[in-house]
Amino acid sequence: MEEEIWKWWEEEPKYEDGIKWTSLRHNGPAFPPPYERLPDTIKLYYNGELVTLNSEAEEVASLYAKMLDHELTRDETFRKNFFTDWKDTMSPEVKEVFAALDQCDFREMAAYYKRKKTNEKVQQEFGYFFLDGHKQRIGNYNISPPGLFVGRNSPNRGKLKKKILPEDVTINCSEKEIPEPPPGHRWGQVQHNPAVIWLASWKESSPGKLKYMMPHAGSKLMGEMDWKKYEVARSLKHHRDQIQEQSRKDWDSEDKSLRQRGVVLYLIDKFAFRVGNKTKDGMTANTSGCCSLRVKHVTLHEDHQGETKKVEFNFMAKSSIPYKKMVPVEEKVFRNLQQFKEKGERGEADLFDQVNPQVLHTYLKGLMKGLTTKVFRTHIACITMEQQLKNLTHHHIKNKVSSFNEANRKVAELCNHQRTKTELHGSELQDKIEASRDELSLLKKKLERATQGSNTEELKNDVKRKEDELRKLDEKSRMEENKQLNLNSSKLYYIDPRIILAWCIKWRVPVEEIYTEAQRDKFAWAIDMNNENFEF
DNA sequence: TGTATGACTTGATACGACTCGG
DNA sequence: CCGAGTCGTATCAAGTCATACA
Repeated sequence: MEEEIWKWWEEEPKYEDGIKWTSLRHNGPAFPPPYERLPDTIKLYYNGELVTLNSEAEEVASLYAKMLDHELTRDETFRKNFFTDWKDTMSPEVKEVFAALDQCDFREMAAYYKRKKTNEKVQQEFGYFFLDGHKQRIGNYNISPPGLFVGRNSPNRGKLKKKILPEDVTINCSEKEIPEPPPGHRWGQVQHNPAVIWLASWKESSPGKLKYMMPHAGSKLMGEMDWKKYEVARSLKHHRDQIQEQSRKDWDSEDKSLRQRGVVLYLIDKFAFRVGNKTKDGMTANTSGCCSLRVKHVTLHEDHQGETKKVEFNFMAKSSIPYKKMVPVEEKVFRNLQQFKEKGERGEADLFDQVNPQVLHTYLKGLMKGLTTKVFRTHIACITMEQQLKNLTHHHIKNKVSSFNEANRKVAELCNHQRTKTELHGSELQDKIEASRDELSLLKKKLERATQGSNTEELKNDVKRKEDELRKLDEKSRMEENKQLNLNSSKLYYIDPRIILAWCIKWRVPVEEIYTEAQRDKFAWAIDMNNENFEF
């Protein structure tokens, strides 16, 4: 807890572009303890028969057993991927025995792991690193034990992520401060690259992506970049009009690729779309961003409910979160979209076949230093928040925090940040509300019929109680609806903390009521600046 | 010029700690 | 005291984007 507070934001920039540090010292990542074999009493059964596995195959089996409650173990792709990778760890003779995963009984193992509590102690010596002599927290210093890939919609779900050994790890540090590898091991590589901020890296076996040990969000290296991000997003205000003007011109261009560029930029600038890079076929879930929209993802409504032209978007966005919105657009955008849709009868064709993220970025780079498509998303989010905070607070001064959340919610909605887990509660709650409503009308009828009877008072009370109950349930339902939105992502990654701080100071709201401890750590630079007059 | 890779950046969720009505 | 719900952080998957590569 007693950490030195390094106000790096008050220092003059020390490094030229591309250099991040002079001295970098750390102890390398912490490795998980080795696998402990099952006691003799715990067995795996195949087709009712006891099977003895070698240590590696048993370990991989344990990964599946631990997940037995998880719905993914009923998912066909997950099971298939797991089974393939699992069999690869078995000896040839044993492998022969395993013809189908259905025949494997993991229940005894699963029960064993449920009983067994894992209480691994956090090792203090690995949690920190020294940056130019200052002690800083590391974000992720534990290397995960082997596991099964759990991407929700990923074709790789169920595949084995193999054990990571020191020999797989590259260390990045100062020249004379190489951490000691675990006994009996060596580092895969050691490098001294001050152009990057990571401390260690390794490649996960599935799906073969590089992983990094990175500084904590509150560290200088991360905070500095966050700050810079908001400064870039902020400077977009000086160029936005001009960019919009150019897009307008492009809508009328003879050149189809320019028309497409103009429309794509309009969508990104107006609805905060992600750029939509190409995804590798068969390696990732089939999701889209702006450039990767397909014809089938947009429906055009010429005269929707007597209103102006509207576009209906319906596609899977990042992390397979559905994007479903109906929005008004300008006439010329509408006409262009109409034309771009023409060639793809079956709807599988790319909507914007003449633009891609590279083209877009080359163009944007020429308009403003540091401008990329995601800058628009940040910019719009910040503007929205600032505006919302201004609007809302006049009316809701009584409850400042909830009016803050209201503004935050608008940003989350803009960014389509959702949570998906609460469905079950939602429908259960709806059932409850239905039931409660029925009971209430029944009670009311009874009351009418009873008119002057002796038990009128009692019935009246019943009605009152039911009404109260229903009101509470309705309120809860509204809260549940709000929970479909995820406010955290926008708060952490999109809203300039200085906007929030200025609001806190103005309305005398303690920062602690808005940001949690970890968030205050991440935004320490903005909190310390303490600028009431900040304008984005 | 397009594709692959590396280095961040953004995203939802898992999970343990805490809280609260019963 | 207890189980359900909530909160906060850690975790790890899935994006963006610059650069290396062919």
